[in-house]
Amino acid sequence: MVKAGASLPVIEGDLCCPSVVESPLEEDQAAELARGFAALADAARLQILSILATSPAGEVCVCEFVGPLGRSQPTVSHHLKVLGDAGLVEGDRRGKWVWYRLVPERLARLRGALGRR
Amino acid sequence: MVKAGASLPVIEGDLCCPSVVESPLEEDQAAELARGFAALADAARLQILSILATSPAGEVCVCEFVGPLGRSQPTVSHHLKVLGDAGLVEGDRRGKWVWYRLVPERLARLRGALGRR
DNA sequence: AACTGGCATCGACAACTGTCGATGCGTCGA
DNA sequence: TCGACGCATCGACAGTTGTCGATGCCAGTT
Repeated sequence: MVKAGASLPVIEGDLCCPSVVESPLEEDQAAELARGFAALADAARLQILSILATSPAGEVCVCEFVGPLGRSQPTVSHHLKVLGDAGLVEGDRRGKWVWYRLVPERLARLRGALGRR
Repeated sequence: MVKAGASLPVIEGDLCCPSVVESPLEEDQAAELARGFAALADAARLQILSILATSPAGEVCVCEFVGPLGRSQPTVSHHLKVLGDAGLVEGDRRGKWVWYRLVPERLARLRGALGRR
């Protein structure tokens, strides 16, 4: 069980948060988590997440990343896709621009896998 | 030692816990964190951490990993080295065996980078 | 001193990943 | 309708990573 307290680590959904530190991981759960952490294993992507997390509006246009990251637009687009496939961000088109925002539950899920509290 | 005091998040040392969600990450901090998450971006390594974390003794002999991981001994040794270089585990020789244990502060640090609470 | 067993290192190889220029696709403004 | 612009996709390439067999090193054992 999850050590659930008064409150709530019910992050959401399906299999509730396999954790590295609570019980031995099965191969599949490990692989699933590994895919999540792989999305975090790149400086450019961490900067993207950081920019998103600290953006007052909560969302950022793609063109806003290119400068700060010091990488080409295709490369930025690639990283956004990786983050999107990992479920860490999502974006939608609005006019000619595409705005991205965090999916905090997914981040919380990975954090939870490293132990509660 | 760690985990000591009344409470908390003073994980330790140098630059106190750059976080993805608190302020925009600099390139170097991002690279440093990325190296940490890269160590977690592999199913075999997550299983190693999991086995260590759930081991009653708190430490596990190398030969104990080979079976559960379903990988060759050199491969296991490689993963242990990666985890060791990342500061997530440490091991010492005791007779003909080498025992590994977690470095929980390091894990907490990475967790902290994904947000507090 | 020789043998055995546990672990690390080496060398090789296939698979994956980050990066960029070129190009394609949608959307807006003239 | 045409051109400009923002973003995604493609193709290519170099660098990194996971894996294993072979080998080397060290510590007990005989």
